Amino acid sequence: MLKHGILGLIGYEDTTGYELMRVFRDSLRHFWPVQTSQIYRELRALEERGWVRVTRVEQSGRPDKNVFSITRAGREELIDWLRADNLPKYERSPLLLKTFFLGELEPEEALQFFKGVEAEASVFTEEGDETMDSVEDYAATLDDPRKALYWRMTAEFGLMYEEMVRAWCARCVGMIEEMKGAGEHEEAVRKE
Amino acid sequence: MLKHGILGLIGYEDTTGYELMRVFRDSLRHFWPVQTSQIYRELRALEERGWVRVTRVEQSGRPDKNVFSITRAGREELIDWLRADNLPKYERSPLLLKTFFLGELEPEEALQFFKGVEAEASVFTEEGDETMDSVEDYAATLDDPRKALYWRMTAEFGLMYEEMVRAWCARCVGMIEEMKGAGEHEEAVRKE
DNA sequence: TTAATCATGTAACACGTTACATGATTGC
DNA sequence: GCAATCATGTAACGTGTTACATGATTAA
Repeated sequence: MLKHGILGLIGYEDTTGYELMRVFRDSLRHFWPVQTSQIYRELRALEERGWVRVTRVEQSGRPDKNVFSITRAGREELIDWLRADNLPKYERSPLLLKTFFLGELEPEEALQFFKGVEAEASVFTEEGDETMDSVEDYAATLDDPRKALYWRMTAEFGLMYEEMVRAWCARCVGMIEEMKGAGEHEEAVRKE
Repeated sequence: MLKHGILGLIGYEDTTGYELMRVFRDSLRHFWPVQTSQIYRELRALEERGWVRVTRVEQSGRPDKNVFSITRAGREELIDWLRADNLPKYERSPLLLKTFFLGELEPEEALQFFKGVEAEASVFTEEGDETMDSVEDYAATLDDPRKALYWRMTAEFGLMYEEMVRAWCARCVGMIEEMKGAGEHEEAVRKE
């Protein structure tokens, strides 16, 4: 997937590893965090496959840079990848893995867990404008305004997802409190 | 994360690599798909760290099995992991990565993409009962009924997530159609 | 008799994470 | 003078994926 993400960005315009790193950091981090080391590794792999071409550009008063451009084979590959039915059916969710084992903790601690998740889930909602700003900035540098439409969709997804997580957390908190209530009731009955 | 997932399951009851594989396949696959090869590798790693202990059990008419049990250090580690603030801030989403580059395709193809995603997103809703059945079966084999509460939460999440994805797809379809309408209007104006 | 289940893995490769390493320029 | 930015990476390790490998038993 990362290979094709990088390929897609190079497809927008010729670029360097460093610039790619910034685009990922500013515009794609919410759904595809990447390390610098990965970018340089994948760029070499893309070159080996003949999907991109590199040109060394000398600069005065700055380090030389390696500018990558997409080849015809690369663009074909990108289109094939977009058309292919290649979305994984299931994805890993650390959140749900932890939830699954939360019975190991006291209900009180489990409650705290969901409060924490709920709070985290408001981060994107709060910084949502910021992210959209940098996406719109990026859109302005490019030609085709239709692309911004799809970028907006990814931001929409982020907002909807966080709202859903908050609703889920609220429900989980409710379920735990209900259980605690039932437990206390049982204890009370036993004491009678 | 997988290490702790396996540790958590062994914490419920002593078990073998093969049984772990089945529990992952039947009850955890929606949020943590795993290969058999990973399980055996991680089991060895858990043993090296002293979090589990292995006992070889001979069987008549069946292959021997390696039964793993959690150690005191292992249970401490599990609790520490549950309490720790260790959820990754951002997760990779192949769905959003593809969406981000969908401007490379014709709007018609993009529409098909979202129709496909929407259809896929109904799978869990449809097989939801099945999964909950196998979770309830698993719950019945264990002692503490409180654990089932947290398992139910993960299923709830699945249902809510799919519903959200469907709503998002519908919205994306609407956005594309709106854009297509605007484009046609522009063309019509130009022709006048 | 054939497929599924029980039960174990190894090997090779792909991808993600963490830490380290260098060095000039620009802005405060 | 110091931090941030520009620009390049390497090394080691951890985790996920794919394919292969073996062999007995049980149910249709």
